[in-house]
Amino acid sequence: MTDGKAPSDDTSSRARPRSRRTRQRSVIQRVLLEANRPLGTQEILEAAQAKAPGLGIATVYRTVHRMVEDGRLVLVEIPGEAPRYEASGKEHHHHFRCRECDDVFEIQGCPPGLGNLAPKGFRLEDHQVVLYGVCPPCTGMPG
Amino acid sequence: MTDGKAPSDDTSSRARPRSRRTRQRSVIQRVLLEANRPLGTQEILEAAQAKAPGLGIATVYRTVHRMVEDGRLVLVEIPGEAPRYEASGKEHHHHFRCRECDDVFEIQGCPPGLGNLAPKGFRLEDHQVVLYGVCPPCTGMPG
DNA sequence: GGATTGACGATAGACGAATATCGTTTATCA
DNA sequence: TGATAAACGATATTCGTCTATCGTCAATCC
Repeated sequence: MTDGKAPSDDTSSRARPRSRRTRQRSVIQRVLLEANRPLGTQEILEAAQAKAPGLGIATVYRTVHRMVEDGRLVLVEIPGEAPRYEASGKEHHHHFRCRECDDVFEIQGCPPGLGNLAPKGFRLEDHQVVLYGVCPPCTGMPG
Repeated sequence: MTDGKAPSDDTSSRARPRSRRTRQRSVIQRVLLEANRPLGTQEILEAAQAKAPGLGIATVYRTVHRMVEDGRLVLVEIPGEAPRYEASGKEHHHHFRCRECDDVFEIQGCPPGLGNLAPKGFRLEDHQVVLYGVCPPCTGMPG
């Protein structure tokens, strides 16, 4: 070793600084992991600020990106809308968007026969289903 | 008739000026109606400019909006992407997005059982299915 | 043909979402 | 506890999309 000071952080591409556990981060993570539906950055901000006043939007973006990179969060995109994020590791599912409150909910299950939809010649790799309508609370139903 | 000069254009809400048939409009309409897949504004611009050099992006937006209002065009949104437009009046269908060329294709048919996906309490009104993969040309297939 | 005015092209501006910057705060560890 | 630098909040900047503006052009009608 002729070089006595190189930190030898040859973590190949991008060496990330050691992560610190901060109040803001914990709160944002809690908000996201406890929500049982995808949240947008603004929703995250508001929910997090309730537990950590003063928390800024930049921190939301920073934390969300980090969690996505770490694989703890998954990007959920509804056509024509800003990105939402949900905890990863869940079973294959789709989403339901309420036209009243604009919230997005997880829908378990997957329509059968999706694999046969694409005509011959198309290589089907993935799919996404979005349901639209009104969620239980917004229909006025108690449960 | 006491009022001799009122144009009496009480077409209720918005009275639109008499539409003119221009080269630009014809070209844009042709491009959209002849394409058998949804096109984005940039795609429309480029295709139209091939037939009408000098045509500007503002005209694309103007014409597209007019066609949507008239019901001749339908907005197609793929998650995370800019709006596309396709001719209206087609049968119910969904879309396939090629990850190689980024083009979007129409897919006839609709997976059965979609109506049962939403749990009890959700009022299902509509749905959207997007398939992802590789289109025939991009797989190297001749046909 | 000539008047009228809808439509055009160019481009500046608006807009919402996301990123970059920077001085301050604070988690971490010797 | 004190040094270090990751993370913070505030906010300026960027970015892509779309709209507004305006002087010019040309479709339409008499």
